[in-house]
Amino acid sequence: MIEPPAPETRTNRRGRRSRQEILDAAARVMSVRGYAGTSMSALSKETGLPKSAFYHHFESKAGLLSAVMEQGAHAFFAAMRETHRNPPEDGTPHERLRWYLRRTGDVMENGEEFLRLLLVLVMSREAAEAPEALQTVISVREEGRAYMAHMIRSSFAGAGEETADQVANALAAFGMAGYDGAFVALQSEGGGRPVSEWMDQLADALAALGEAIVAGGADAC
Amino acid sequence: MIEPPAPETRTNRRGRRSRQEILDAAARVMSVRGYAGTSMSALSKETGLPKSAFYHHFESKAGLLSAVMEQGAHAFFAAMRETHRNPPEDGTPHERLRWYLRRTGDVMENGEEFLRLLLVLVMSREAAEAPEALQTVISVREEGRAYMAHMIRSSFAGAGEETADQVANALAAFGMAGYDGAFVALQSEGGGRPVSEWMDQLADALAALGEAIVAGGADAC
Amino acid sequence: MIEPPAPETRTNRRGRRSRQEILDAAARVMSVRGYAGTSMSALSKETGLPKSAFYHHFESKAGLLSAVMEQGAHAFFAAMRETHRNPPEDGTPHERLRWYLRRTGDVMENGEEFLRLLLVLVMSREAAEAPEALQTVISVREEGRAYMAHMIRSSFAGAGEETADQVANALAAFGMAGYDGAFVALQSEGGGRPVSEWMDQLADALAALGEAIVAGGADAC
Amino acid sequence: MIEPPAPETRTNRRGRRSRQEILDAAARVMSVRGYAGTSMSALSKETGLPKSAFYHHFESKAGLLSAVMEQGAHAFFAAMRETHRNPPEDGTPHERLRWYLRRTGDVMENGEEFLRLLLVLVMSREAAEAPEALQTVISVREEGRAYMAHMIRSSFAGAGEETADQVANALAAFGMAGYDGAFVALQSEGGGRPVSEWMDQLADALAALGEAIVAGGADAC
DNA sequence: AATGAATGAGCATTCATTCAT
DNA sequence: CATGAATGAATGCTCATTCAT
Repeated sequence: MIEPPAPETRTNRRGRRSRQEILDAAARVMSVRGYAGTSMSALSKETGLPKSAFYHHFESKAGLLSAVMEQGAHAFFAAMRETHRNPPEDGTPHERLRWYLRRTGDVMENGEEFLRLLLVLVMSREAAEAPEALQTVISVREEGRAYMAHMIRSSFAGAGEETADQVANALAAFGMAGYDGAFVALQSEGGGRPVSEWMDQLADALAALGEAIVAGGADAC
Repeated sequence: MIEPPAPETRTNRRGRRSRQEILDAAARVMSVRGYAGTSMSALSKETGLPKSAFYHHFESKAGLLSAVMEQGAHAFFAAMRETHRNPPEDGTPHERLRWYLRRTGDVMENGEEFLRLLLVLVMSREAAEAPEALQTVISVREEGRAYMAHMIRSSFAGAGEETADQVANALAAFGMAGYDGAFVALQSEGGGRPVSEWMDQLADALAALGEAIVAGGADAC
Repeated sequence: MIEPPAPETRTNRRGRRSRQEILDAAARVMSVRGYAGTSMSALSKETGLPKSAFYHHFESKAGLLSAVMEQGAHAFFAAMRETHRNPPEDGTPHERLRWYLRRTGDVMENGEEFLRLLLVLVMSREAAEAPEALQTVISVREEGRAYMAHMIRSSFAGAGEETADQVANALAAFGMAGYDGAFVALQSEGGGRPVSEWMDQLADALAALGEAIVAGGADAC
Repeated sequence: MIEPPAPETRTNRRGRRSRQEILDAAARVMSVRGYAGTSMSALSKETGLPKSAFYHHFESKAGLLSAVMEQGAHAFFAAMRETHRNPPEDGTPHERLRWYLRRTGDVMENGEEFLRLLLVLVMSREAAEAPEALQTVISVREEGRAYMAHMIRSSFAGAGEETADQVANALAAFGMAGYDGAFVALQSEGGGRPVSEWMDQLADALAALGEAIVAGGADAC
């Protein structure tokens, strides 16, 4: 005789679901109120789960943050790779950069929650108690820079591998700063301007700076 | 023989001084731990003043934040105007932009505390209880953009007033994003790269984008 | 070998009991020191429970007061109805009033705590933050008056229903004032005089006033 | 040549005036919020005087309460004696009691503030720190009882001095309870019924009880 | 796996009071 | 006589966390 799980069963086997609900709520609330500004009680109210459930699934508040960041990072870069699956195989660097960055802007819009929390953690040390989360932050920044370098390198592939590398190294940090700055502006000034416009302008700038490097050799940093 | 007032006198009658000490400590600590992450007790320990003294000088924690932001904003823009007192009267837009932005970078280094707190407030809503502080944040962003426009306009003055205006309007937001993004990078990756390099690269990008606008008319946004 | 639960076990799982302990302590202390004069810390010391336990069981200090008043009112009127279960079915109004009021006096002695807190809340607005408690106060006064009317009406039942009603309406408020005034005197002058004497005298007065109404029709208010 | 006091002089010589302002504000606020519920800060805001001024004029919060009570008691009994200056020299005890109590009701209406604070102090021990004030409370109750006895004795003077004394002793406490109870009712139920009606009914009751004593000798307590 | 009760440290804020000017 | 600044204890309340069931 089969005992089908009641649709609103109070028993166990909701483990995985609860865990994910908690992670989602934590990402949502912490990205808005910051880590210190988010209390376990608030998350308990938000999810309807008792506070003790949080400690069943996570070691501590800091551990919860770490898990949130890890999952967010994973999703973010997965989305990035996914959206860039079929890059253009020719075209000017400018065109290619536009293609890359436009898509990158789409990912920004979807990963707003994660990026907001990431930047808050970057700026303030309010989560000093969560070293794992801080480690994730550092990795994400690093990987982000690497990804930006990859996009630039690909876009300048036509200029030769060595040159493309040189350009990518020179501009990756600046590209990422443009990305971060655009995100800050979007958070601050709201929808005054669509993301795509920010990304196009960034592509324009990177293209111009890159061409200068290609043309001049080592004259620009 | 003169009896100088003991430098560490425990008297009252030091109203203004206490107030400023509190403001300084609050700016320092809040910029590091965020608003929610900064407790009045922590500030009390930091300053040596009892908690009640804080409520003598400020209405509440939110009121203290507002005062911190106001004073920080005032100092920031004062430093900006001061450092740009004798702008170059000729030279290429590129040279002029470099001059402006280099100095702007110096102000960034001195105003790190203020800018960090500002960005944290921009990103998270953790200070929703301090509407005056949020208002200051908005004003600062606005004024910052206007200042960036002013620098670009001045740099392109040689191309005619109307063109300079057009360039400034088209690039001010991007310039500010570059500034913000560089600040984020500095907070995150630390001193891997001096501010001046960031600012030079930003000047290069703005110059290139600006020249394109001057050359092409309305082809770039 | 049986391990009986230690009678003073420090376990949790005693939700109801803790709640009741808190209510009792609050009733006791608040009735003596007033609402504003009673601190949560004092109640914490009194009960041995940590302050946070209070907020687990009640929303706030005001909510605690409301619960105290509600439970007190419930117990008070239950005791009243209980003590008057078998009223005399004949006798003069004077005799019957004495029977009723004597028993009412007993309830006063047992409900001293509740009545003291009730009167403090009636007199001062010190619990303005607890509107539910104030509502209870109003209900209790109303119900008290109705109960006094019921006692008078029953006592004068021999004079016909209409007359009894008339007498009850005319004297209920005065009867209640006598009850309140006697309680005040007992609080103030202490045991100079037993409650029964106060109640007898009140019965005498109500009987005399009532007879006058019965005799004269509408000549007394 | 007369030096008129400048209407808004900032200098001294406002001592007496400040003191009285403080006393008035304290009586007003404490009678509404209770002693514990009234903070020195609230009184400071209410009067516009700095908190330190309070300690210039009074020793402490408890001392202030004592002064408030003392002044209130003084005024209350002065008003009582004043309003009863020309008592009726003949008439039935009933008529005379009505005359006395009606006027007593007027004093109640004017002394509401004082009586409210008095009763709160009687009921709760929230001012245990102010023994002088508590002493005043006791004295006032005592003097009140004596005054009630005086009114009854005068009203029954026609029955002979000894009998009048007997009646006064037997009824003074009850009379005062009726007075207190009426005051409680007025605070609680508000203006549902004018004071004069309460006082008339009390006079009726006292007259009836008194006549019974006069008639029966020692049969009533 | 899930939960209601408990816990004590810590929170922002207000308290009565003091004191130098 | 008047006052603005200071002070530390206490206020009501929330925090992250634990634990028996």
